[in-house]
Order: sequence, then C-alpha cells, then structure tokens
Amino acid sequence: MAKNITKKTINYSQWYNDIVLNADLAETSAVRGCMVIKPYGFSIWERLQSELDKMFKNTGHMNAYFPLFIPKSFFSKEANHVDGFAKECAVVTHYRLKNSDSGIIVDEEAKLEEELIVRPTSETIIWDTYKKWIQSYRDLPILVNQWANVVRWEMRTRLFLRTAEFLWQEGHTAHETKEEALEETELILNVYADFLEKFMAIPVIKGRKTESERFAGALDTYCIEALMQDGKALQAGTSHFLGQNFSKAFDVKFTNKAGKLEHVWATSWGVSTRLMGALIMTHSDDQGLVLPPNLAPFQVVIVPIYKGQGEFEIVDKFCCKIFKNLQNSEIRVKYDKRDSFKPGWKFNEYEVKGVPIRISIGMRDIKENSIEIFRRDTFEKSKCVDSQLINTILQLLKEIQDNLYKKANIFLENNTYIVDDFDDFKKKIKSGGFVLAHWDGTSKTEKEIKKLTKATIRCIPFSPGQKGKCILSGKSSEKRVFFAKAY
RNA sequence: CGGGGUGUAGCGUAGUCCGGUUAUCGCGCCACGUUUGGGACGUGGAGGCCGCAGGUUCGAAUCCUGCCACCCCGACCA
Repeated sequence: MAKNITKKTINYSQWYNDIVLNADLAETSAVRGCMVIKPYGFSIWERLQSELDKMFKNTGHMNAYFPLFIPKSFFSKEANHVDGFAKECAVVTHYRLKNSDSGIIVDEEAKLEEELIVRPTSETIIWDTYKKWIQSYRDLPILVNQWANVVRWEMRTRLFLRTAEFLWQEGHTAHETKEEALEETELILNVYADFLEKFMAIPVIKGRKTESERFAGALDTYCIEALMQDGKALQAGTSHFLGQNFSKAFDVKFTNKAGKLEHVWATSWGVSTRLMGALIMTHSDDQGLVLPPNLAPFQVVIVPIYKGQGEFEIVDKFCCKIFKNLQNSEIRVKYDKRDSFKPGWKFNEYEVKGVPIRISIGMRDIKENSIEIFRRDTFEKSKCVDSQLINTILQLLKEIQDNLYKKANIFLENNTYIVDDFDDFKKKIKSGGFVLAHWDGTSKTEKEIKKLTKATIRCIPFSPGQKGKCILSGKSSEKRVFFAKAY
C-alpha cells in the first residue's frame, strides 16, 4: 500500500486511481479494458446490490436470469437499437479450439452458423422471451430485473467508470398501457434517486435526456446525474420508456380486456458498477476512500492496543464483549485482532478503506472506562463511556451519513450556475460544474455547443421553468437545462 | 484511431543521452530478536529472460529495426 495518495489538485485521474488501488477495491486485469474487482471492492458492491435489490422487491419486482449470448439476428430487429450498439459488440464466431504447429488456434471448422453477440444489454433476448410469456392482459405487468454482467467494447476504459465488462442490474418490464409504463419509468427513477441520496449520500439531479443522448431504442430516457469533485457530471442511472418499440420488433401482443390484440408497452432501466466510481469521486479525500455508513461493509472497526500477551488477554476480552454488543445492535462491525500489524498500521489501513468509525481500546481505556471513537469523515476523536457506546455509535453513524450528504449537496449547489451569456457559459463550463442555461431544443444547437465547449446537456429537468432565449442561437426556449462536461 | 509517455524483483524506481566489473535504491516478503496509544527497529536472507523478437558489437538494460503491453490527453462512449 502506498504511503501517500496523490493530491487531486495535481491530477484528478491519478488521485482516482490511487483511491481505487490503495483502498484495495479493484485492479486492471490481464484482459484489455476489463478489471478485477477485489474482495473489499466487491463487498461494497454487494452492500449496494442488496440494498437496491430490497427496493426493487418492495416495489413489486422479481429477479430472473437470461442468457449471456444473443443471436445476431435478435439483435438487429430494432433499427435504432442496433445502430446504437453495433460498434461496441463482442462477437462469438467459433465454438472450438485445436492444436497446431503454432500452438492453440481457433478451429475454422467449428464456425457458428449464426454469430452470437455477448450481451451489451438484454432487451432483445428478453423481449424474444417475453413473446412466449405474454398472451393476455392477465399476464401483465411483468416486472423483472436481472443482476448480470454485460460487455461493451469501449475504446478507452477506466476502473469502475467505463470497463469493457461491467456488472449491473437491468430491469425489463412489460405493461398494458402507455400510462402504466410511464409510471414505471418514473417510479424506478425515483428508486434510483432515493437509493443514491439515502444510501450512497450522493445528491442527484433528475431529468430526461435529449434525443441525441437517449438510449438506442427508447422513446424517452430519464436519468439521474451526479456531480463529481472535479466538476464533471456522471450519469449514475437511467430509466427508459421504450414505448412499443421492442414489442413491435419482437411481435409481443396481448389480448386486452375488450378482446382486442395490442402491442405491449415497455420500460428498461439500469445502474452499474459505475456507481462505485460515483461513490469514490463524491466522498473520497486525499486520505483515501470515505464510505457512507449505510453502505459501508463495516461501519465500525475495533482495534485492540496492548503490550504483551498478558495485556492482550484483558484487552481481547473487553473487545470481544463490545464486538458482540455492537453486532447484537445490528451494527456491521469488524474486530481486527491480527497481531501481525501494529495499531498505527491498522488505523491507516481503515482510513484508506473508508471505514466510518474506528474504536481503539487499550489498557488505559479499560481502566478509565472510556472508549476512544474516531470518525473518518472529519478525523475527530472523542471519548465515550462503555454503557453509552451503542447509542453513541448509532447516533454517530447517522451523523456521518447526514454529514456526507450535506457536504456533497453543498458542493453541488455551489457548483451549479445559472448563466445567460455564452462567454460566461464557456467560462463556467471550463471551470467545472453544472450550468443551467436556455437551449432552443434542437440537436443542431446541442451539437454545436458540445463542439465549442465540450459540454453536453446532462438532462432536461422535469419541473416547468421560465421561458427564455437559447444561449447559443438566441431562439426561444421553454426552460433551462443542465449542461456539464461529463464522464 | 491520432498525439505524448512508460515498460528493470510483488510494488515504486536509479542506471539508458555517452555500451564495459557481480544491475541501484526504497517499500514489501522470509527468519530470529526486541517492539505494539498514529504507517516500529536491528541483524541476516530470498527474490531479475532489464516487455518480446531480431540486428550491430569482443561486449547490450543502454545503440538500431520491428512488434507487444500499459498509462495520460484527444476522438469514441444508449
């Protein structure tokens, strides 16, 4: 483990990589553009998964699993969809290897009749399946989610943020009516926003994507956007209203209550391991990762301090008692009694890994009946008597969670600007943050602004706004939209 | 795919311009001992196809050619 994490003022990407590597979250793998998620990183992902999964189940969804491979023909049934994904697909063409003089080679005789696409997303294979599941309005709605890996052959990759293979959840729902599908799209967007704000302590902006940023094959894409500490926006989750595009492409019809055949209405939605990137870039500091207590695999770590075997036995007994008490109060706690590392080493390790609270206990504390508590977010140390420990910890966890959200939210507010002048717009975009500005609603203007400033329209807010004049073209605009440079 | 950079022990590196003993240093690792309230110390030890392939040379980590990989900046990214 490196001793110092590079200051983000020097190089933000280097800082980001240092956090990922030093906190032992992930590393680059032998496979181009892919990553190995290490146990600690995965334990955070598992926390994230389990909490989000609960929210899906609470809103009536169930999990299923569909194949990794998609026959090429499925993939090309929806025209926009294929256009959007064709360039970044991994394709399986053969099913066998053989020995040759130059080593193992692909057996040309084992060529697949139809190539298989490694799923970049599962709409096509799922809608091919839904065709078999749906005949009547009684079969609807179908509210299914799957936790899976997908592959997108991206040109340039970065740990967690954009890897060739990534883990995600993708929900795919089928509904009787347009209204119901729209409701679902919105419901999920709110689930995502709640999850980020309440569990990950990441404030987000909700809105819809412009036509050019929309999911390939969707009629409308809703999104949540977060702001990272370097002033760049990160798309943290999307929820798509697919209309009848996929049900028409895959011919999924149902008989409605009136006895008439109709195409099904659809949504799809997802968040990925990219959320780990959002987590890192929202809360981490130059000391390492900072985890919000609701998400942390360990909320509390206990470090014993002792000299010699005699002291260890006394301290250990005390620590075990506290460990059990905390566990019984449903606090996720780790007791690190490894003798192979010194306390100072452990202190640093858990700071780098972002554990919200550290308790250290030695003979001094036992004698004085006071326990030292350290909080990761502010680096403050405090003392607490044994009998008050549980309450103090519970209170502190809540406080840290709130504090992280508040801090991130203040950052978001301080870096969101309302701008009416294009020179000012360029300046603000350059320095980072969200810029709320008027836009005439055309893709042409959007593209031109991107060319001039590298800023894209992150989202169009749902709430009605005041009319005005487009920042570039001067044409009339319905309301302000969020611009930013994005990951 | 363009521009730039880097490949030397598990990690980080010196040496490369200007070829010449046994390839440098730190961290980590192993053993023993002393340690343990903020990244311990001492002594001893192990670990190298110097990215790969060719070439020049008495001699190559160092020079030449080709290739590969990774990183950064662009382009790309529902």
